[in-house]
Amino acid sequence: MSRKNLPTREAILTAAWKMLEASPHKAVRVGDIAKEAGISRQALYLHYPTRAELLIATARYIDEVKNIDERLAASRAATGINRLDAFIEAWGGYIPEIYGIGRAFMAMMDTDEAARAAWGDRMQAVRHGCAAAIRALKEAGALNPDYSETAATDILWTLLSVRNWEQLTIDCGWSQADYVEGTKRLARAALLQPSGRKD
Amino acid sequence: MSRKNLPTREAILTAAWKMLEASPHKAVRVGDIAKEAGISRQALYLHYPTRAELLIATARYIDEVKNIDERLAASRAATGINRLDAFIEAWGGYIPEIYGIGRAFMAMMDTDEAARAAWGDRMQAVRHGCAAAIRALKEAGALNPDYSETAATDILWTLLSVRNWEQLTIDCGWSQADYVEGTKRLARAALLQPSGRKD
DNA sequence: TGTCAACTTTACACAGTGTCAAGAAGGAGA
DNA sequence: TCTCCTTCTTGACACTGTGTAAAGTTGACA
Repeated sequence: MSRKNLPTREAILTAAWKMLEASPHKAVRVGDIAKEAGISRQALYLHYPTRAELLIATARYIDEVKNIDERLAASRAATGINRLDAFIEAWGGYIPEIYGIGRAFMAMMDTDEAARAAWGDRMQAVRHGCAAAIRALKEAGALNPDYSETAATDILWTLLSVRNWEQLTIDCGWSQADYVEGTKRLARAALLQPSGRKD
Repeated sequence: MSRKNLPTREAILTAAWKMLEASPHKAVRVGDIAKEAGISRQALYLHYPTRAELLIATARYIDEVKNIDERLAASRAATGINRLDAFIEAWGGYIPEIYGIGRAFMAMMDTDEAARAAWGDRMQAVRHGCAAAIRALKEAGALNPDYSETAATDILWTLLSVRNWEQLTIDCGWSQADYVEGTKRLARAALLQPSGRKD
């Protein structure tokens, strides 16, 4: 089923991507995306039978184009304390690139089971990255002994949520650089051993 | 316009409150609330002409019943470092009580201007509480000198977001006590002068 | 020439919000 | 008692957006 009609599918996905990025305060409709892609709404439904499946395919497409796997994998090369910074830079730098579609997913989560599951999966993948970074800290003896690995992972994962990025950059007006620096500082203050902190 | 028909209005608001609290993963419809209140959907529209106005009235009603103003005001009595803990306890303890309606507002923000404005106002009020707590820290000489008052307020406000409460308690399974303790610890680690920390 | 896949146009079902109009029920005052 | 007024009810309908269905067009390919 997969390798058919790549040009149209790609037109749909880039249109979806563009619309989602460009619409801060209004929901993007399936018809809008079809129009942007230059096809009829029904042609779009031929390729993606529900809005949720369209969003899921779009998210995968963005991941592929933006090379998320490689970027996160690269952050795994760092060791010990540096690993924390590297992961925050990698994921924190990716958030603005998926914020458009992330908004669409988060808005849809309340009513659509498929969307909830898909977004949940993505967030679990981020959590695994957090867990790996925490494990690296622990192995370097740098983890704050107040926290279990799980609790530390929970905290890092929460600090790195898309919603926190949204609040700090959009609501508070922080620049992306402010956000990354601020989050790194926050994570270090919370998670490193008091003796091992360098703030 | 205001003092008419209190019994019906109160029935509507308590019905809305109950429905919003009881529905974790499905949107509450105006008709559901009317049925729960024992009146027709149209009678409800007679009192609250839009869904947003109904939610706003419900939020105000909950505030009144739960005495939010007094509870937050009480936290203002604490001074210096204790003020931070007191505010986190007060607001952090209030979040679960408004989570149901908060979810409804947050879901509606993307499409409804009135809902966005109303929820934004509430969050700004919380931000003022954060700012006051930060100012108290600063005046006690306890604020981490790395942060301006504004930056520190941004951070505390973000730590105390409803979304963070949601992620830690619902997604990560923290108890309410875990949440309050964890957030206090996090806020102290981030915001207090390194020399003044007691973690 | 015939067939097939992709696409178009048009129409409709469904859910939820909000509007409109006609009327029932009951209390207040003449 | 009659009338007025408010509150509520019933039923119908407009509008938006998602998703389904069906019939027709177009171009490639054999």
